[in-house]
Amino acid sequence: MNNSKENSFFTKKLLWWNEQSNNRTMPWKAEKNPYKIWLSEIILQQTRVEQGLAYYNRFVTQYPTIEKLALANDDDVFKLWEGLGYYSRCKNLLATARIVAFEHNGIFPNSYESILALKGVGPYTAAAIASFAYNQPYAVVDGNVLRLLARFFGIATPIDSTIGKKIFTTLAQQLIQKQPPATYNQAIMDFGATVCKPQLPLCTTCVLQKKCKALQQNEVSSLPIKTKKLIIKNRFFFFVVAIYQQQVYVQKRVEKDIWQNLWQFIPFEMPANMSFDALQSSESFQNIFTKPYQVKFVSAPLKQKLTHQHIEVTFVVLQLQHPLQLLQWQLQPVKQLRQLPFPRIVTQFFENNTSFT
DNA sequence: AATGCGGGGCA
DNA sequence: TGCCCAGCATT
Repeated sequence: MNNSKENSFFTKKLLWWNEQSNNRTMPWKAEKNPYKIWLSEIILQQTRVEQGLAYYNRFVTQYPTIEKLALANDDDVFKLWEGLGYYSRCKNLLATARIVAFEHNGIFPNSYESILALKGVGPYTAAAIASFAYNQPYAVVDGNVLRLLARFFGIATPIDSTIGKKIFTTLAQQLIQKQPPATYNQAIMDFGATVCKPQLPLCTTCVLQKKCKALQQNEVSSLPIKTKKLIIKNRFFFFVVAIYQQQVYVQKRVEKDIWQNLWQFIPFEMPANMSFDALQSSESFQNIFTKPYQVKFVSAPLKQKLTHQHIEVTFVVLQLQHPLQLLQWQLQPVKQLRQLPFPRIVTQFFENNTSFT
């Protein structure tokens, strides 16, 4: 089951590498403020360190304490999160900040179970906070750890299966037992990210190579194993930027779909890539837009590739002569549009059309 | 157990 | 292009 000799080789070499060769620097490293650790961990969920770094710095600058974050305006926080993706993280970030600030007297919870109970915090994040902030021996099991353990111990169990999660979590927990929790957890993730990388891992100089099962069996490139198949959906939209007296119709997205809590222009989702003429002659369009209006601009389709969706958006700028008869929509001055958080593909449209900035 | 959720970087 | 990234919530 557990080979204690392999285990001690693994932990010893890993900590040795961490002392000798780990030169990864990050602002939250050695941080002991639970608020900042929690913030960094939420930002880094499914997000590369390089991508999250600037967001983390902006957040700690603008919201240096959890109380400041708790008192913030929702749209302002989403604006700071804009472009980072997985926006439910931001929603949960705000909810948790308010619970800690107003219901826990600003005291961040300090037991694994109570940390795990926070919104947006799962097993990985709870272990990270418990170990980094409070030096408690909970092993982090993220993508880096799964890959490293699967390769070194030669484990072909799918990492996205229930049994796989149990096996890897149990193994990781055994490994951390007699190690310094914060240092060890930081080391194993840094090692996975910089040495035992997904592509082109540095096996020839790896301190673990002597006992690495995957290397011995030529399975480095095939481990870890994932079973879930990704289904990509193609979606086609028109976003109508309807302008009335220097103001634009906007709305916060509330439906169960991508970009929840971000703002949008008047959307028309089409079953396929259709022309603007086809949209204009459709009933759903004519129900909202009755002449007179001027078509000021029809963009080329902007394309965005998400993990599960490929999206094409054509932006249409309309100048209205009369206000629309729309419920649940508000008019936002053109000059103040950029105060609201929008999906990346919309901010790209802004970048290409400076009249909106 | 399966699905949905962003955006970007890399080979 | 396909895969992956300091995962989690919902169904």
